[in-house]
Amino acid sequence: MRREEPLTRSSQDYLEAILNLSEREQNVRITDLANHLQVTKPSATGMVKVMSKQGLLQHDKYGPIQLTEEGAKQAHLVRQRHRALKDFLVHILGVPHKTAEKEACLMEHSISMDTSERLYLFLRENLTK
Amino acid sequence: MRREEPLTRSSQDYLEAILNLSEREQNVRITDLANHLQVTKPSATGMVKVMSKQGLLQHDKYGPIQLTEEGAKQAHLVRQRHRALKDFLVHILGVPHKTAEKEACLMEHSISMDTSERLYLFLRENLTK
DNA sequence: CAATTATGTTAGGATTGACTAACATCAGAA
DNA sequence: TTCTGATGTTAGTCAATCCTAACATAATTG
Repeated sequence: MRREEPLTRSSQDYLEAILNLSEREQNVRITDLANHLQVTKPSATGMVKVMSKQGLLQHDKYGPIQLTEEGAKQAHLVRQRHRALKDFLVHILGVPHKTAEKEACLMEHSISMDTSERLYLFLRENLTK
Repeated sequence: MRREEPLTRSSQDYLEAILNLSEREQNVRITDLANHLQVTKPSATGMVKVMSKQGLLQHDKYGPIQLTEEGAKQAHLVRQRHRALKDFLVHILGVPHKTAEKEACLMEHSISMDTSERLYLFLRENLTK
């Protein structure tokens, strides 16, 4: 059972948000998600429905949201890219945290796994930490 | 007469394409633009119409496309970002040209002028060239 | 100049992802 | 348990951007 549809910008954002939220609270709800992503609840409901159909998460009416195995896997990849980009912006370029956060959020959808890994290695070598 | 509407992803792509094309041929036509951006001619016509209304370019029915002063200014900024990103990907990370081109194209919409300038400086210092 | 080919436009839809308004359900307090 | 406020869903829109099919104009060439 392979995933066909590529992740959209939006679904990546949703995945990452759900992953982050699920590490802080044991139940991720539509409202949390909507707040986190700055969208309205109906928007979150709609997207969750789509992602559920794509097998990225599990959600029953009025219930909590849970990533599937596939969803979690993808979410981790997305987050890894996000972090690498943010680290680059903050620690290499000196971009302020807030801006870096915002821009990493946008950029993360544009880079391939390969590039993400290269960035990762680059950071390893250049972050005196 | 200031511009209100922020540039969208698409309009940035169009601006950059028009700028590049206009440096190679003295007349930029709808078809060139459509080919360059891999969209159909009706799509190009439509977007050109919108951008014309926004004062980014000038275009009469069946005529050539020309950037306005404002459009050209924006186009240069977009292209500068694009180039900085591509250079980074190719020369710092070692991403293959083709991939770098594609990804720079996507990323360029996500970074601010400020970040773009930082990247520029970083490249100056780190490209032994 | 007439016919053909290249170029451009219009009309009509599809899709993505957001929104508001209104309704439904749930959970905690009186 | 009933009421109420928090949470979730449905229905209906909207805007951006793309598309295809069909038509219109321009340019080239026999």
